[in-house]
Amino acid sequence: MEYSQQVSVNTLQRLPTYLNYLKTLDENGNISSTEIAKALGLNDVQVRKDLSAVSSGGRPKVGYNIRNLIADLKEFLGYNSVNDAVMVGCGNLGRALMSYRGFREYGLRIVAGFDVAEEIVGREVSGKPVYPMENLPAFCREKGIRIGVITTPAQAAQKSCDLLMEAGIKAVWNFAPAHITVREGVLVQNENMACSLALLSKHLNEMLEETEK
Amino acid sequence: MEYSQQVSVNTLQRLPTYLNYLKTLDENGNISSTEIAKALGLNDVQVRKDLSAVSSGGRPKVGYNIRNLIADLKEFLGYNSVNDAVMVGCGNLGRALMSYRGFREYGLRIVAGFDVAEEIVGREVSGKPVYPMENLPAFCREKGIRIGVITTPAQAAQKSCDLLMEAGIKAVWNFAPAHITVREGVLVQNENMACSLALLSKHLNEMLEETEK
DNA sequence: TAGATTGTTAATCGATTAACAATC
DNA sequence: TAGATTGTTAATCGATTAACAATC
Repeated sequence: MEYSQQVSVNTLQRLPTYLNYLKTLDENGNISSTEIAKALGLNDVQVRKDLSAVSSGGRPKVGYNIRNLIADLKEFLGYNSVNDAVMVGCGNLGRALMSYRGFREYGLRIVAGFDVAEEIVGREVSGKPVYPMENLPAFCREKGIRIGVITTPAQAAQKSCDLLMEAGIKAVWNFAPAHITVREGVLVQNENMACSLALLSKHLNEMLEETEK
Repeated sequence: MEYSQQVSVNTLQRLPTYLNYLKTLDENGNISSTEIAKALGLNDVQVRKDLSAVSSGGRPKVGYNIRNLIADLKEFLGYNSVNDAVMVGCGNLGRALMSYRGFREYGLRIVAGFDVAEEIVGREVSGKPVYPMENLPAFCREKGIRIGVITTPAQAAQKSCDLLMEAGIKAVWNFAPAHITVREGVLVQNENMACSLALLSKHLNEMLEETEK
């Protein structure tokens, strides 16, 4: 029986970055934590610590085998298995995400969309059906769906989330600019673009202030 | 002369969340840090500390005036001024973001797109022109654009970023699943969906493991 | 072997939270 | 006034980084 080492959220979020970088390299070779750190602007100890949670380890003087490390990361991140998901809200953003083929590589497959708008219900987006909201609980239960993606307007986000939880969903990826509350055991990952923009905007303002001095 | 209090990245990223929440309330009233904390699942001291960096302050026994607090947050986050931006990459995601009207509320206006694909160059996306990549530097310099949004494939991200920096851009919002390197003084904000997915996927796996026990 | 590199233990740093005085 | 609530100082917690022993 194996008990997975506890991995912090910060570490977990860096792992895909390592994987991205490694995939740009020749698989037939080795790389040291120092090289990885330098390429990604991180500390080399941090890289080693992060990788130690995932990998069978590197070799002193040699580094990590790139092919093995890629395999370990993919395995750890669950990219080898596929999680089916539903999209709630099929506006511009929802449709764009439904059409994005890259998610498959990360083990995510959006299998259907749900929306309240009559214009879009019954249509297909990149070959995926769009159903009316009422069908959501039955659909998810039947297919055993565990991930819901929300791209509705803010005021509909909590209601959508409630419906998803009713449908037995265990993880919610929330693109709506709203806080949503879930019951214990359900994970919410917010992709709040306003929060990212706050950083950009502040940076620009600070630069402007410096110029004015 | 005012010198802005130093605000941590974590605090800065929470501010839009407060604003979102406050906007769902009646402006004519007051709210305590405890109530805000409870609604957003945060610690009340943290809320007070965050808000102290932004606001003229609350009143003991009364709390914060909602209207004032909203105004302070908007001012601090720069939502009252508009930053023009260009989109590099006008695929599904790029076009969806160009069409998203919500950014205006956050002080961001995407004024044009750039792409290498002949099919899309010359067309319009939600009334915004799409130009060939070659035009990017001249366009940005002429209009004084300081923000670039990247939604190209991973392998084109660094090249796009270099072009943006050449064009004098000061902040990059990177949606491509790739690390990009910038020179000092330029800010990169990564919106790496793979990193978010890592958290969702891990949560599902852990739940599954627990069930199997 | 000598030296590069890993992996781990200890120190540092920063963010969160607890305690509490100030205030309306 | 009494008590609710703010704002701040001190304590705690966790993440990052430095130091260093182990190893190939």
